[in-house]
Amino acid sequence: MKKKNNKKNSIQDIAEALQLSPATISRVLNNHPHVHESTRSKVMTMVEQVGYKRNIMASGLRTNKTNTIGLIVPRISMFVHTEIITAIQNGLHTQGYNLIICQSNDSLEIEKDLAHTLYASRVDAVIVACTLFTSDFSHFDILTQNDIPVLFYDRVPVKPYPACIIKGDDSRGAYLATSHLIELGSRRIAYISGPMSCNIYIDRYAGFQQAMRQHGISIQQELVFYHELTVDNARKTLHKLFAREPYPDAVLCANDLTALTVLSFAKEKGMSVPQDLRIVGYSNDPRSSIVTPSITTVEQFPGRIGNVIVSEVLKLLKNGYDMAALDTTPIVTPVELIRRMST
Amino acid sequence: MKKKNNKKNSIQDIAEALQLSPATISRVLNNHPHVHESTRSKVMTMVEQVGYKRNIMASGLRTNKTNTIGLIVPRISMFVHTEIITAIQNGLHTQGYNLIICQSNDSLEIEKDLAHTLYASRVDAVIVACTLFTSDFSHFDILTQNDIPVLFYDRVPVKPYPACIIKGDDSRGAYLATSHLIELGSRRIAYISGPMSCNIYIDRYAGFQQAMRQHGISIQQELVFYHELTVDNARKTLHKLFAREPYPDAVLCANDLTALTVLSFAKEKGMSVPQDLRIVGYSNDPRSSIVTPSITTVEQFPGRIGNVIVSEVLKLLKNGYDMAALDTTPIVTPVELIRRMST
DNA sequence: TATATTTACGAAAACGTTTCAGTAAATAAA
DNA sequence: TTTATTTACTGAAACGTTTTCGTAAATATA
Repeated sequence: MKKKNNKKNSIQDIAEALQLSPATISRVLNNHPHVHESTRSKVMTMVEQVGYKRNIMASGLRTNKTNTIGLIVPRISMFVHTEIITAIQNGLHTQGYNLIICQSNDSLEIEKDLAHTLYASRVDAVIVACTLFTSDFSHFDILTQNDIPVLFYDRVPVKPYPACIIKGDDSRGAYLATSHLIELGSRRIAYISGPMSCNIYIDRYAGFQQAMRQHGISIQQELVFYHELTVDNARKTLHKLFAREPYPDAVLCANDLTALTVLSFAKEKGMSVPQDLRIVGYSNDPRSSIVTPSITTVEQFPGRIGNVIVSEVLKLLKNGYDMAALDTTPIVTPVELIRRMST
Repeated sequence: MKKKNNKKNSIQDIAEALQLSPATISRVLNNHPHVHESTRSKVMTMVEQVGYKRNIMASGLRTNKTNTIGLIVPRISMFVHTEIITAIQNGLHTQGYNLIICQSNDSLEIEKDLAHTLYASRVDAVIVACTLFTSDFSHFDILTQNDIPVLFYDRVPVKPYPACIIKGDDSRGAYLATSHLIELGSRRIAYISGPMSCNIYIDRYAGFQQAMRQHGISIQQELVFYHELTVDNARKTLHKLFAREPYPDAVLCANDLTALTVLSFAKEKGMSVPQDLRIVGYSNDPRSSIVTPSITTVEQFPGRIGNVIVSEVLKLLKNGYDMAALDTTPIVTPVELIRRMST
């Protein structure tokens, strides 16, 4: 009835079986020099035979390396993040790293908790896309202060923080989208932004602003809205926006979910898109291409972002992390406007 | 230039600072009885003060528990899996468990590799949705044989395997969908299935079959297709299907991506849905509800599946895993037909 | 008072790996 | 030949916890 099975599978067992010391087995397994070819092959065959797998807890305890990387993300279900995570996970796997994925659900409390948990797990590095509301980053100090490199992407610290930073070119994305609308003839452009506590919405607003200014159009603050980009919030905003004329002739949305909501609202109200109302989203969520009319949006190339993250993480891990020498100037990844039927 | 910072934060450091033994500190941290209230509080304040976090590698080495659970999934980007994973991750987090998420990309080779990696990480349990092509499950033996419980969901072993099994009621889902089509008057029903190496497609076909038989309609094999459910494959199949009349009057698809592809194909060909062609999908992917016409599909309640998985995993971990006493009869979760405009 | 029981703690071993320091044997250099 | 160098290995300590066993003190029981 007892479940313990009798084959143990430690380095020591192999050492005993071969009349060698554990040290030698370890050297073979780690490809150290100064071990004779004949012993090496003897060890390797025995390792194969008993199906030995290194105990990561033991080796991690000794070396302070876990070959595991932590990831904190608001929600894995958000399209861009799903894609980025996939790229990260595949990239790291080929390099022998595991990924512990955690969701903050956009809660600052959970994010703090996760930072501590990942420290307790002694991961080798932590990759973070922070919550919408993270403005104080001191809960990551426990990582940086203990030489665990931190890498922010997408949603990143606005103030200087000793970490690697990778972000999309959000201001350019919004600039392209806005210019596109203006060139098509839109003048009363509404803008639905996320909360300005988050860099991506700060930057997108800046891009919007820049394009408007460049074309000599003044921004009317009653056409600009700031809130979490949920369906409910978007609908409330739309009711305000279309409470009385003059209606806007275009809505620029800081994400695609909002753009989709605007589209279905417009259909309900009998407005035709793009004739009565042009709509632009952000992120190129797959849904934006299959609705009728399809929605113009900004591609962020999440797969490429993931690859950049992987290479930066590996660089940090290879070089030995030196906080003092860390380059904290953001790496900016490109965006592209995708024109579709909604404009 | 050296980066090592001088504050160490081990149990031993706290013990020294308080003139106690490490054993006592450990007992406090683990809420063991027989430690005096005054010492307990002294220890706790010191723990707070220095920001002590348990080193999981050390405690894991000693106890053989990592508080980490492994997850192997074909792709985290598949809607149902995204939702299930989210539920699992949130549920386990509240119980103090971490989740290592791995993607097999539907490759059997990678899946084998991941099973071994997770064993090396000595996770406490492994949750698996296997690849479309996993028919031999022996690569999971290393886990079960070393008392690491394995739990399959959605895509599960067809043959008996010593693991907990949680699956959707796929045959009923397909039965409901097919019956629905028949009741609406469809008689020439095409069925696009995934590869029959995977239980979900076996079961869905069985449900399709049952409904057809029950209504006295014989299945015409030239209307049934088996292949991986990609857009490209679906389009090839559609070209065959509509190469010559008589056309089918309905297409039942084993997933929503295929249903979406059928819809856009129908639009291209000038067929109107549902008048000329009825379409049903499977999984209630969010895209199925926003296209025009919206697509009838089968809801699997991924959130609920995730919760079931969490409670089963916790049960296995709490009770102490006893392979002999393991109940391997599948837990079947309910489905529901969602009627929409495509039928 | 003497004895048994409970409480609060410490000493030390153990988990499985890596690595430093050491050594014997083999080879090269003097 | 002797001495230096290289090669191939071993012994033992260390990583930070947990846990068993032991013990002294405090309390209860006879």
